[in-house]
Amino acid sequence: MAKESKTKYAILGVLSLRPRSGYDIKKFCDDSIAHFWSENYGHIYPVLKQLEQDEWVEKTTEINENKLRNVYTITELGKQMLIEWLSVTPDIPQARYEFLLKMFFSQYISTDIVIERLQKSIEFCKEMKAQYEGIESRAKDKLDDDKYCDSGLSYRYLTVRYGILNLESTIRWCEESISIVKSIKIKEELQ
Amino acid sequence: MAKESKTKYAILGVLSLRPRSGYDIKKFCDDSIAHFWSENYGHIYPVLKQLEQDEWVEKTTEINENKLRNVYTITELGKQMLIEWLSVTPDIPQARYEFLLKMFFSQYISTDIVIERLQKSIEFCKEMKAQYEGIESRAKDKLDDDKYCDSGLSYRYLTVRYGILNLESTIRWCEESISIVKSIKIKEELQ
DNA sequence: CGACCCATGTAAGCAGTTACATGATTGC
DNA sequence: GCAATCATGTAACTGCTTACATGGGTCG
Repeated sequence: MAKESKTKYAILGVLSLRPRSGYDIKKFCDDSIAHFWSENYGHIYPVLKQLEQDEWVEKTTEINENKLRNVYTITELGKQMLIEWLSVTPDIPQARYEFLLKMFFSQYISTDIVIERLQKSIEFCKEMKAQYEGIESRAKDKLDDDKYCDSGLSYRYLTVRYGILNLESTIRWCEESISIVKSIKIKEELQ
Repeated sequence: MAKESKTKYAILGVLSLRPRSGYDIKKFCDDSIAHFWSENYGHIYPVLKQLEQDEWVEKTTEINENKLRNVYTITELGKQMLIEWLSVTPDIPQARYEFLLKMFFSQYISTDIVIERLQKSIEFCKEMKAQYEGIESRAKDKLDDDKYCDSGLSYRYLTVRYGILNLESTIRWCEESISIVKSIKIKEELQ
């Protein structure tokens, strides 16, 4: 019952790149994969403990200038489990997109709210897009002088591309929608 | 703590269109809004009970040919709560897109798996797109001879449009990605 | 007579979120 | 002196999923 924790594998993946502390894992999520994955401390630390018990990761404690740091390293077993999970077809999540749910029932609220909401969404998407495009161009640079044939670079590049294409299509949809909602507004005013 | 149940409002929305049984609510979700919202019985029935207690909905029991049917109708209070919820800016969910998470770490698995996965994804998206386009054209027909100026029709149309645009961009991304992964494959074979 | 739709529900249980708690260091 | 960043964790809580349980009707 209940779904298997994906956090486990997300953490394993992050640790596969290099050893990190719980704090670092969170930072990596926020900085590098936030547009398609998120984690929070309240989940990372307990899962890390569990992973250690299962011997999928190993803990080493560093003390630097009175600061305690628990650094976790993926084990051979952990790596195997990660690869096994990666090999399984990802499941398609049950959709739960609140924005569209509200849109679907927006006949009960004023068109002005809806239009403003769509405009805010465009602004937001454009900001995100600019940000992703920064990441994209840096990724492309790295990709261009990749002497080690690191396929990881390509895969990371792909996920950013997804974000950009997705934002572009969302922006287009918002624009299209604004004009439709505006025509609803005009119709209503005529009545 | 923990987020407020969105199921409550989703059910309220569905009942705002017309009274329905729990079974019918589930059907409506599966048939009409599945591409951006899903519910299941194990959640619908308990929430329905709670909504009844809060007097956001009213239960009437029908008996037809030995069959029991509990039909729920939204109350005035329920309608108010729905409108209030609709008026609040929808929150942006924490992204958790397993497909991209696996993609991000795909350097550890064979390119063939990744390519096949992307191809399957294209097929799936195309099927969905064809389906949505059917809904879209029917929605457009209704919209064209809309004598009652029912803005609901337009909003429902918009959500389908979102689905279509989104699928198109996903398909484009998959195609782009396949060619990149194929070039990774070729590089690897050269080594 | 088996499969599938109609119809309602309960129970178990995990996943994940939010808030709380603590404390050192760095830089403005 | 205050805010931000580094750093680790716990507690409470709920939302949602899955599996289970039951039974009648219909159609081929």
